[in-house]
Amino acid sequence: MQFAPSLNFEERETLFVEVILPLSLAINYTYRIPFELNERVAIGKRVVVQFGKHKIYTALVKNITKQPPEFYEAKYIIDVVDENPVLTEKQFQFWNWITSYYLCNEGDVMAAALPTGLKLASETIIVLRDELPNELNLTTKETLIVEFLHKKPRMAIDEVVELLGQKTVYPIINSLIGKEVIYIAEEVIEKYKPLLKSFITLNPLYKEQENLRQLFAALEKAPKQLDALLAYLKLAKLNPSIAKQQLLEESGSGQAAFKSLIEKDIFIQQKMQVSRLLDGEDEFEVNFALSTAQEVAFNAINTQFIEKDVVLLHGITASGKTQLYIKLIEKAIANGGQVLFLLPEIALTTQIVERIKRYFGDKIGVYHSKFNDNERVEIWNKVLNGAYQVVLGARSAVFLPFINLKLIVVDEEHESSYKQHEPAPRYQARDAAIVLAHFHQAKVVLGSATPSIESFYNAENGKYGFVTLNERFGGVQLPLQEVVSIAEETKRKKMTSYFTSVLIDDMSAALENKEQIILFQNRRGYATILICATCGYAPKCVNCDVSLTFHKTSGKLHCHYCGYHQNSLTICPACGSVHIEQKGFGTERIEEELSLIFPDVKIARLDLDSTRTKNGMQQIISDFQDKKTQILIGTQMVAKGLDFDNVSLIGVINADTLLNYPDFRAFERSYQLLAQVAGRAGRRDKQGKVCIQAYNDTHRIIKQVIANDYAQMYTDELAERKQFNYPPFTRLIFINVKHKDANVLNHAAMQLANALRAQLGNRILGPEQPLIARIRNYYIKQIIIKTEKNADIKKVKLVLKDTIKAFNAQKEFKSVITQIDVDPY
DNA sequence: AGCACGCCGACT
DNA sequence: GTCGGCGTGCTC
Repeated sequence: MQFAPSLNFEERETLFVEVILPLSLAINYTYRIPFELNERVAIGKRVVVQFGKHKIYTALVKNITKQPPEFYEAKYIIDVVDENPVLTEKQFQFWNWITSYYLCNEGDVMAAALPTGLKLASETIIVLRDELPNELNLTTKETLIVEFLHKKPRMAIDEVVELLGQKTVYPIINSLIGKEVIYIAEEVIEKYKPLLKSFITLNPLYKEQENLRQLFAALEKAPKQLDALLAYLKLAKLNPSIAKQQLLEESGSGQAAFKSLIEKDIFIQQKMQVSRLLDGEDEFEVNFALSTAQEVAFNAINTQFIEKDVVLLHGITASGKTQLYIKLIEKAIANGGQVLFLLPEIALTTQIVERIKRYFGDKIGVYHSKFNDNERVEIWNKVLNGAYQVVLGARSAVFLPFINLKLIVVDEEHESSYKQHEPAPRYQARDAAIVLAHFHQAKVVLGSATPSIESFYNAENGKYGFVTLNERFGGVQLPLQEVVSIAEETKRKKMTSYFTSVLIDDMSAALENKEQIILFQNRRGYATILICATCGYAPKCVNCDVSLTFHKTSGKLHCHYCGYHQNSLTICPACGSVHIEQKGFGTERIEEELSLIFPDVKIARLDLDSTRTKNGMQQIISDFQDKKTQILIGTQMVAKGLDFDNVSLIGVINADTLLNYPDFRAFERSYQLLAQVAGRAGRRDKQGKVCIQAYNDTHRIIKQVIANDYAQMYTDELAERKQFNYPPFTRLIFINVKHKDANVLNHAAMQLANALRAQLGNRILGPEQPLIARIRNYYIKQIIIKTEKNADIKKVKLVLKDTIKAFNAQKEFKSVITQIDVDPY
């Protein structure tokens, strides 16, 4: 790699650039630099190029050469976008690693790594911002664009080309984005809108005793308003701003009383952004001191950093890992270093983010794929120029342009959402973070209450350092855990629908105490399906090999894989029978059954279906938070990251569905999930309760969860992995082969597996039929490569790459799609 | 990813 | 007779 040489103008040297396009292409393309741009081109800058007949893209300069391409005439680059490189040399290194390790194209990495705002293309739409900065220092052309935008708020880049009558508009647009005048329009709906709540303050006029006295007198004939005022004065001792909801409850006055008080200018109402999950009473303090146990752990981590690059922090729930992270971050940024704090996507909406933000103030950026793009570009730039020292982010944050990275924290390192499945690059952000840290000579802390088997194994073998934190912070009690055998209760006829008598009693007791309940039901794959009682026919999706699920709310049958839906059936199309039954039990069904048992209780459901609508999730969560609903039924979502104050009981409807999942990590995952669910109950001063229902109530994993015995779970699990040759003793690569025609696919998959087997022998398994054999009209087969840990994995990957290339070159297999998933998770 | 080219079915 | 369906190949 070399940067643009300074040129002697006499020579008129012709230069070429190798560029990465943000597309999934197997090779990079070479363009010619027009002489006038020689000086401005540099590695890591973006250039504007035409690719194909019409499309214009911003591509990234990977290399500059003097060598003209041998077999074709290179097109000219149209323009150079950036003043300075947007990509650092370390990022190039990192991209290269991702490309070769996860066997994807460089364009895949570019598409995933750069926020949309840095990938302008000809049809990109620009939009004028609502609020413009006070000082506008615009060039003539920039002013022209802004004036035009005042008349027509949305404008395609092609239209800008037309307006200015010149092709080189990208630098101008880039400059306008930089000056915060325009932004790039996006289709993505902003999922994490800040939650606004009404707050009431008293008009400062009434700070005067005399005025207040007069006010009391004036309100004598309006007792409800007086109550409201009194409630305010009572609550306002600590903080003059009180949530309207809280006031309504405290005072017993209605909305009307508040309305007139606001109209009379006595109360002032304001909408304020609040933390979605816990308003106000978060007991986390900004000025805290570490407990002795935390202090010991903190010192141990720092000591181990002398010899190890990665330390696994095994900290049980409520042991105060966050405080420890904060101290570690503080230490890392003390000398201008940067810190990346990775969290699973879902956890980014929780308190931990609030706490860390509160502590570090404006040094911090939050980055995640569902965020709006302006912010993402902004964060990108602030990381690049060092303004942000700490970034909290989901997996894609590993792609940010850190200039002085000193520490990476991966919280909940066992979470499977760190692995990207679709599209390529199929990277594991936790593992990639370790590599990234290595390039920066930074340190990594992997934190979890239930570490992945892989990480624990690495710690055990001395590859990682290891620190435990097993003292509960602030004396939070472990919940009482109980398993109930569904089989036993069925035998004794004690079950009511899906609920054991034990769970029902627990629920009644909790409701009696005005406490809330969360019911956990694993994955909606077990949702209700229709089945003909006469012939066994079950309606299937026309595009995928799955049964359609019945949704009561829409009255329709839906496919969860492709979105297909059709009307429900009353007559069996196969045999004409009218005996159609509903089978299985999704969250929807549980909700229904539950409402029969507790008719007066408000029940809500939190799953993908109920949150698909705009603001659905927030509404459900805040209703539960505000105690408008007493029981929350949910899938994985409720287990992760949500903390509710008043929840005293957690019920697991059926633990077997987790354990029976056909995957070698099923037991590990079950343990992690159940342990996490347990951590949600009664975290405050009161001991909570967890009730786990299962057929398989003596399963070792359930026993280990109850006993809180991670070590035993690990030992058993490791023995199984060893016996059956699974990670961490081997490495896995999945190759998914897809085609529209089942026969072509079968033949193709067999041929490919044979070709691989010829070179890699019994490391090749399959082709096998995956759980779902057809999705979106494509049939799927899976070939698995399982290599021993000490095998030369680079060589294996090379063989794989070459074999697939040769395979796809064969005429009959041209239209066969292959996808490679390295280290599937 | 888009787009052009090219070869087979149901219609003004 | 033509319009348009999408399978295939190509983009420096």
